[in-house]
Amino acid sequence: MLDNASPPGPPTRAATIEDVAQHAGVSKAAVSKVIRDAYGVSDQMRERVTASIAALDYRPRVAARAMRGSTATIGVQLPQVDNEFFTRILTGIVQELNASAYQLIIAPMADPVSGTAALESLYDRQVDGIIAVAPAVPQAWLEGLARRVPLVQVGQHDHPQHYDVVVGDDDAGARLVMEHLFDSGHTRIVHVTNDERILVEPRTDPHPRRLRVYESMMRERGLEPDVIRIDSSDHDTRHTVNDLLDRATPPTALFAGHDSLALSALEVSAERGVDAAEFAVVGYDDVPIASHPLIGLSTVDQHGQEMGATAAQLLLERIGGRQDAQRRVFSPALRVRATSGSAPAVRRTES
Amino acid sequence: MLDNASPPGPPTRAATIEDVAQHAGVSKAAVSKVIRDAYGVSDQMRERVTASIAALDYRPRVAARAMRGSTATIGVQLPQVDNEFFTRILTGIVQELNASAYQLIIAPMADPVSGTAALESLYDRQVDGIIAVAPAVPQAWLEGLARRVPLVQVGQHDHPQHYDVVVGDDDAGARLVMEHLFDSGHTRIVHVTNDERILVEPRTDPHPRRLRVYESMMRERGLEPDVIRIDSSDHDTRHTVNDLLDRATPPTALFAGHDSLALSALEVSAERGVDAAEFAVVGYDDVPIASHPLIGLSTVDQHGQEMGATAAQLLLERIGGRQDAQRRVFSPALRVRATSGSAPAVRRTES
DNA sequence: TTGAAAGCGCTAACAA
DNA sequence: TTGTTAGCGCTTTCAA
Repeated sequence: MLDNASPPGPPTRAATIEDVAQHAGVSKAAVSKVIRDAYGVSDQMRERVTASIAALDYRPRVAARAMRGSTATIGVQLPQVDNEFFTRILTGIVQELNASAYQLIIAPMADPVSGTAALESLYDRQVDGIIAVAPAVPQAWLEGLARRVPLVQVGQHDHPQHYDVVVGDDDAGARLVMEHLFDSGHTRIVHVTNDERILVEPRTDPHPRRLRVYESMMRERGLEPDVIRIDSSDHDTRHTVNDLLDRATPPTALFAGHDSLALSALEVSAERGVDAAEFAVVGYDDVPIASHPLIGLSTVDQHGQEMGATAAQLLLERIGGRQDAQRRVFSPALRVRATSGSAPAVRRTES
Repeated sequence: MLDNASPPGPPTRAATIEDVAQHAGVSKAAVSKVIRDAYGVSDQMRERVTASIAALDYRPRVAARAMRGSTATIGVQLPQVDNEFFTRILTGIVQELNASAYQLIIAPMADPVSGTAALESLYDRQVDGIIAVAPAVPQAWLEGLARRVPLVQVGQHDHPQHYDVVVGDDDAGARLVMEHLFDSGHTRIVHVTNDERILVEPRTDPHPRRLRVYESMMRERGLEPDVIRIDSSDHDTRHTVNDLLDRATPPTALFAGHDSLALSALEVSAERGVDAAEFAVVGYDDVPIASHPLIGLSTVDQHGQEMGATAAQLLLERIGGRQDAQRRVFSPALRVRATSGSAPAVRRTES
């Protein structure tokens, strides 16, 4: 379809179902049946219509179809397009939906502070279902949306009534990190995390959970928590980590709320020539580059791609009619690499 | 909007403009005027209608609007969501369109071999304009599409009549790389690039261009080109690079068609403990991680984000009525880092 | 198996 | 300033 370049000259009006019907000498209803593969069309009819569709380069308008029923599309709301963890989730969704009859559209959050616009935009387009990835909206608002359209939320610790949730077990993940650092003998451990102001729902966001675990595990051992909040600018992170290492008794380990923060910290320690035994760094998310031998970042694998695929499956079930709210909690896995613990770094030799 | 969770109980039919009109005791036309901010509404009318809209939680359907005119949305077709260069372009588009009245939707390519589905899907949704990022479709097909909807293409060396092009100067970029390697004294230089089978339009694709420059510059100096094609799997790349380094007289430099290939090559050389003086690696794209001190990948900055922003500007102009085809060619810049030439690597100290 | 006709929710002429 | 009305392109009864 759309194969034939339309005739040269002024752009002609795109063909409608009416045009096809006339060209084929049949009714609009007949054409509609053919394009929908509906029951009750003779082979002869199908052939005629198919030929006319090709001849006129006809494509049904989604909008007109939407007026009468489904759009056969699923919408994904994404907080940032340049965040590797989110794109992993998206990859899982894309693959899972590839075989389905649904077309995927993605609405990026324009305003990172409030995600309502992107979700509303999908709703306004009458998508058949929505996957909301780490949506920056209150849970009550999501419930309202979920009452109107099948919805699956990924990445927040909600306990909803009208939508499904796919989320990582952040308590377990943070515990893995802290146990690993304690086992390696660290006591002066700082935690670097997102500034709380950028959180819409601190109660359900993963990062405050990781923080909470960090704090309680430190206190359990009689250690004073040392928390640093970052307002998301890379410069800020580097500055902060430099300050940390400048202290009279600097921390020996850094637990970063996500890999992007961890990578920034590694920039600083690399530039200063501080090694992993002196200053361990552990991240969260296991972005692809973390396993590169030149980086070797210890981190927590959240299985983002599987989370995305699961979200897509749940949404299809929901579109199929399921009503009860399901929760899928993914167990994270610690990946110990060069930036912490025992595994020796693969080093670049002198050049 | 969508603020009030709808009443508990069975999901009620979403409000239409008719419902709002009845609730406010006015005509549908009046409501339409209010929501479009059209001329000729009294303050009193506006207030009544606005109140009813809020009370009923009304949102106009894009589909119904599309039947009469514009959808106020711009569509972006994206080949892969997990490619950092493409997401840079996307970031530029998102930022540029943020202030505009247009909502953005992204259609990811499901099938990397043919990109028609994603573009057709956007067309079928009657978007007001399309940005096609590295579309895997023949140029003639794009021309046909461009006759029907304002279109800007990013990343292919087309010379179109009905759409605009934003592209990097790949000849110049490849030349920068080769001159840099020659200047550093290399002669045994291999070029690793995508398998040609995955290219729809080899004539306009950036990678064959870079390859062509590589070949001709090698020959100009009496050197035999040494080209290796990869079918995009990471395993394949690692295997290939290992073979290269196993040769009796291995190459001293590798020019990778894009950074992802370069990073894979660096994995292998790092694991084998081969340093940059022995085996230089230069990539293309300047993905964010390339500048990390632990990676220090020499590469070519294509200014992806600016390309995206420019594409968005051109599209807005085109939607505004411009007809002539514009081309914007971006001059790339070489970033020399640790993996090639003189800059010493920042190394991780022994741990 | 095929066709006629109603109607989805909205906008834009036009009338009042 | 406000309301009436005629479609936009499709799907879906319901008749033929």
